[in-house]
Amino acid sequence: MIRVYNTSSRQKEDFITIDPNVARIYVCGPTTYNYIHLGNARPLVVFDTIRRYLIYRGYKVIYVQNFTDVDDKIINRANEEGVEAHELAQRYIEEYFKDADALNVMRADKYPKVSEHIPEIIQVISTLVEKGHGYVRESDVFFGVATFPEYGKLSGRSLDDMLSGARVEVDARKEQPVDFALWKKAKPGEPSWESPWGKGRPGWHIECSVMSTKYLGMTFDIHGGGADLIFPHHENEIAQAEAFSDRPFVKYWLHNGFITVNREKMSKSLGNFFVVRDILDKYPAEVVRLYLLSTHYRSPLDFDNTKLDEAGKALDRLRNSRAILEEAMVKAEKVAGLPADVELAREIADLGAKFVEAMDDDFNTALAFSQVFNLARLINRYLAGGIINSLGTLEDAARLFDDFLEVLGLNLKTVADDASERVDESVVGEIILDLVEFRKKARQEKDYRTGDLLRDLLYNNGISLEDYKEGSRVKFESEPVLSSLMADILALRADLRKEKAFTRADQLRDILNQYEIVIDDTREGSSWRFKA
RNA sequence: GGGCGGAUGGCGAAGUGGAAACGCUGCGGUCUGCAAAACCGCCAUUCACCGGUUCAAAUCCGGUUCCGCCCUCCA
Repeated sequence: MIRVYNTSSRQKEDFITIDPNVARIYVCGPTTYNYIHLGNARPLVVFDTIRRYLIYRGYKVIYVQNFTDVDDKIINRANEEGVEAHELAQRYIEEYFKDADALNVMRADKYPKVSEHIPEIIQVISTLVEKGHGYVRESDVFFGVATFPEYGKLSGRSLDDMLSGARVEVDARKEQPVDFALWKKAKPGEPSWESPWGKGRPGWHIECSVMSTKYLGMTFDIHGGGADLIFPHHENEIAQAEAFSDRPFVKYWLHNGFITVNREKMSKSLGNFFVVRDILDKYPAEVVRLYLLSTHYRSPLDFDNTKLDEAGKALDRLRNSRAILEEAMVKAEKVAGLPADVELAREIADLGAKFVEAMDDDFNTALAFSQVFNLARLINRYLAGGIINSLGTLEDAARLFDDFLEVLGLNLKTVADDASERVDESVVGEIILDLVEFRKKARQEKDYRTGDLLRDLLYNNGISLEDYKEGSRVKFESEPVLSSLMADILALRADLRKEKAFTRADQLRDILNQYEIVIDDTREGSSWRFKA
């Protein structure tokens, strides 16, 4: 049984969907006037992981995330830049997808935008006015909070609390200070739409009430977002939706905690935010994802580079273990019933159950990760100990490993995959020139054997050399490719090391090290990778 | 002022009544021409403080100290 912490009841509840085996989820998306920052990325990754887990547990998940593309901040920013508001919003929606895709966030089933749902919004506001929940003042429409007795049930505060502690400057036209806008009269130069109350645009909260229920039904299972949306945004969504439909709006309210910097909330207003795009320049996306999931989603998560460094090392551990397992599967034999295998099979089943138990308990990704690391250690220990490995057992381990990674949305890209992304041709070119220099020195030291081997190597990679007394002329016949160049260099080093020409082998290693390329020599052979 | 949450090893972080997960760091070891990497092992008698309940408390109750968040656009 999955248990979820419901903000509404402030406790964990059994997760029972309205329709068996179908989970309908709505998550508040960003206002698209800028690149998303890390604080925006947390709910993306958190709710994506929840979605993945529900799929893993056999649910059909219908996932909707909105874009707020009509908003003061968008309008202001567009005016500053001298572009149309909708153009600006569209541009940052496209930028949003670049970041979200990098973080391996599954695409939602629907991305509704405010600008495309104006008729539906007007319809709902009209009904609210007819039912007495909304009132019109000079082309503005407000929601009368006093008409909805349950107002405050999500955020756990009473109307009296709010009235006494109100810090809002009161709009004299409001009946109550806490009343909020459903429809805002257009100011000159703003995007606006015709309505029964004159030209204007929707208030912030109404879009989510309207769009979520349009795609998911009047009552749906999960509504998610950052904890800062609990009040007033989600409180107001409930008031609007339930006053409109007279039915419960949402069954489970889930809210993620904040990212903090030096223990202060990361936010646009404080200016202490880090843009995802910049972080992804420095760290692989899967490292960022692991970092975001290393803490329970409701806890605060402090940002600092050392945490990302740690996450990177932790991820290496998983990557290595998975790679070792893959190699072992190639060499494994189809035997069964070995004592070590029986033991391993038992422990694999145990870890699988513990992973599910962790995720069942309000999506405890931190605890789930501990099981992934335990699996990695289990595999490493097993492979270190056994001479004969049973293919079937290894396949079971690999399947479980991959299931874990799929749920957590982690891609363990191989070094070769990574290489194509990180390297540009100029680096390869510089390496080639260094190799030519290296060859020159070897020849000056009368080491013609190494020199000849290098000429062959370079020729294989599309570079021909013409030796003259004063030096060598380098001709690039075709574009060298790092992966094949590296394979050849490793082969050359193997040759040199076999001949005990360690000095030359080490010199090659040093050259590559300058390009952040690390050579690892092991008993089985050598491999290369980029410095973390 | 009102509402909510937190305090766990050198660092990060799970754990809501019964032997303190996991990651990083550190230390020891295996491997190795060397280096690096990788792998294995070890590292909290103790959970902010005080008192209480209980056979049993990091976990429940009361109090104290400190910290964060919401009440205004914010994920």
